[in-house]
Amino acid sequence: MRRQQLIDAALRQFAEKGYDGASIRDIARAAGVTEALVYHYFRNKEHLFEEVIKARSFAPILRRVLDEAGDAHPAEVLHKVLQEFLDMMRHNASMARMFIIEFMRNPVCARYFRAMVEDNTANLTRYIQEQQHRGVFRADADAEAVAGMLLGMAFSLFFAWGQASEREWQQRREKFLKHSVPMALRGLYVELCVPSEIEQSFNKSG
Amino acid sequence: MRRQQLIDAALRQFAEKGYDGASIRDIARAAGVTEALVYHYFRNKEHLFEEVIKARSFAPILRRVLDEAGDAHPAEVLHKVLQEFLDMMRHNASMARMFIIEFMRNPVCARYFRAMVEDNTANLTRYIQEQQHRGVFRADADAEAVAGMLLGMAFSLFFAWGQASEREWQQRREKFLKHSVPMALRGLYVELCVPSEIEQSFNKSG
Amino acid sequence: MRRQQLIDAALRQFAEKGYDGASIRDIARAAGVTEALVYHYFRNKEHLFEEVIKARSFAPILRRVLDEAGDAHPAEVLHKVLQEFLDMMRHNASMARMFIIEFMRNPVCARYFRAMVEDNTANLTRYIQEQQHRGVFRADADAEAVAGMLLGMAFSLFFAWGQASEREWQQRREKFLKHSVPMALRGLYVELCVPSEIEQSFNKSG
Amino acid sequence: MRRQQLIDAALRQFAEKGYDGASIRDIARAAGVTEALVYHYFRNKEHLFEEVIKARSFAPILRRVLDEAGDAHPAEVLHKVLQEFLDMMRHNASMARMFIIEFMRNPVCARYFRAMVEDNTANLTRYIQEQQHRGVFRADADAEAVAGMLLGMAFSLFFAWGQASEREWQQRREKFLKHSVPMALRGLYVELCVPSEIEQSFNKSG
DNA sequence: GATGAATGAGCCTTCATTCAT
DNA sequence: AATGAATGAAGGCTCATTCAT
Repeated sequence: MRRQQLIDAALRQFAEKGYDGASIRDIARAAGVTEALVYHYFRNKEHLFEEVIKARSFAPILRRVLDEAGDAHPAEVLHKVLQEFLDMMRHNASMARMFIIEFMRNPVCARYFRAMVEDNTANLTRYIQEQQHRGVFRADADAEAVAGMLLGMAFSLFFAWGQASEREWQQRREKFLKHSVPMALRGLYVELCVPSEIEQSFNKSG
Repeated sequence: MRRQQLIDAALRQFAEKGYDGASIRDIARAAGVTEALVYHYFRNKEHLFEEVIKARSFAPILRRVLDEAGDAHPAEVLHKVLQEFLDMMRHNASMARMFIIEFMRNPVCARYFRAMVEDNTANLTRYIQEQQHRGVFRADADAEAVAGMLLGMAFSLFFAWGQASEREWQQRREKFLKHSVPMALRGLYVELCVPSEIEQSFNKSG
Repeated sequence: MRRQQLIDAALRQFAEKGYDGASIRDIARAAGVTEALVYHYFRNKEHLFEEVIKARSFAPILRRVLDEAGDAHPAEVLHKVLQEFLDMMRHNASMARMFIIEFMRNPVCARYFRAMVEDNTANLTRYIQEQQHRGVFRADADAEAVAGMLLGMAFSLFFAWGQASEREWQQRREKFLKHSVPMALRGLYVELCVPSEIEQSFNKSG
Repeated sequence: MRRQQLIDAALRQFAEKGYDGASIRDIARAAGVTEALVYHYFRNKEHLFEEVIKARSFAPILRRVLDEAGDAHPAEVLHKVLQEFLDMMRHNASMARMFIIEFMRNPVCARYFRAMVEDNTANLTRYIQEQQHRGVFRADADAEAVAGMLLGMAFSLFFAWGQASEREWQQRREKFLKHSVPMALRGLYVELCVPSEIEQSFNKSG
């Protein structure tokens, strides 16, 4: 229980100040305990940090969205996937920022991070392959490349604008979801044009 | 001259250890001088850092590639742009990594970073608009969104795999340039199919 | 307890070398501990300094002397007050010197210092007013001005000669207490002359 | 000439920031030269400081006022002396503050300072003795003690309030000159009361 | 006369970590 | 389970001073 409190406090501190910026003192104080107690529960700062990051991922969200997809048109499904991804990142912006920073810095974390990316990419790839079998997407497309492209685009959008003002962010998000994504998918369909009913559905779900 | 030596040493140290990780002590030692001399040339650590980052940017490369584009088919030009972008990042991987980290962390740098992104995006946007006027790309596409999409994809590729092994990286790079980019562009052409001669040209320039 | 040891050591160091002159290193070494431990007990150098000065003041001595005054002739009481003041300053000469210096330098301390001066002046003023009501001192004298004059004279004596040799100091002190003070008070009495028995009492108490 | 410019610049810097607070860099910059040039003209910082302080003293003012005294009533003359003293201090407050601090700190300076005090006291003592011979002041008073008392009072007034607001300072100065000084002198006259015409003259000269 | 380069020593402060209780 | 005391190492920075030119 104390352990959990410590993890919670550490999470908030790390998110706010980053790994280096958040001192054990800060974390201990935020949890209302002594610095020494932190060491009672965690070997050291790195270990505490590892425990902290074992709790956040886009994976379950992605899985849920794909599970609930049913027979919906893939344009709608992929739109939903990317929208959820962006919203998740934006809502946990400071946490995400910290993740990005530390995953870039710490080689151990880097591997963890790539595992996450590959997991998500694999799931999305499987979905795209299904659509290829159903004859919605062209069979000659490399499904994994498409999945990586879509997630990468979304990630880079958050990266560059995730900390911008609400108004700026909303504009970018809209343009991305309603324009860039359909544009990137357009060449993928067996039937070239995006059916008009799908375009309309964006105005409901956005 | 000493100044330049210091900047060089700082660049290497910052690239290797990040802003916080590289101490003035480290930098001075790496340059073979006293810490105090660093302060003789630079107001403080932040200022030194600023001087260091004022030396690396994709902007001039992008400009050169677009200037030299001439009448080449846009598929070829954009391929070249993204290839150069990826190669530049990969060749300065540790520097790029540091850029990314510090630009995420320091609000001042974040603005600087977004300015860079916008600059590059604007240049690429202009090129795409020209192709729209020439009737190569569909006029109903949002040129800026396309530019952002392309650069974002490339950035996220480097982000996730920029530190991977040479083999892994080469695979990803190839697949991205030869498959993902043409795929993303496919829906953009007025004439649907990428002319076969262009596809062939990839095998020469890659 | 360690806290107190640190304050003691700091007091000696500050007294000897002044605020700037006494480094945390010095203080820690003098107390036989690490620099870091100083920061365990005190937020920073300024805070440590504040704690040090919260322990020396003339106020309690003045209050005691006035409380014990009873019906003694004011000449005797004021003589006692100024004598105690001078002795206190002389006994803590280096501390007093440091006080003076830092209170002149640091604006925050300056206010603190003036508050001390005003407190002492106010207490002495009250005593003089009582003597006015008793008809010993002329009613048309400004009691506060008198109090300020007396303390000011004593202060300036210490200021100019507080660090002189023992012999020189004793001479100045004697002359001040036995001559200057009675002289300054002479014009104050309703009955002009200082009663001879008081003059004699000086030779006992000095 | 450069030498003088340096001294001037140093004076201003020392006055503003004190000995420790004013760095050679500050002084050199204020004079528009290199730090190294300061060392071309002055052995070291202490030497520069010594050169700076060889230029300010109350002595000449005091001498002038006493020379111009003529047959004026001593109450008026002493009033003038103290008024000039206070005004001089107040007008050069930051310089005076620095003088005080450094004279307290540096033993060499302390001796220099006391020499100044003794010089002024001696001059004033002589004037008081003349008044004793003329039969204005009581012959049994210790003239030197009186002189020290008067200058000490003025000094301590400046010390405690010299940095107060203009309004507060004016109030203190007025009360001191019109009330405390006459009060302190009252017991000194052979003829007890201050002649009324002198009291009136205060309202002109103040 | 004047400068720019260079330094060694020192300062205040922070931090992760340990240990006896 | 919890704490207070304690530390070694390091970090950013400033300063008086020297010296070759």
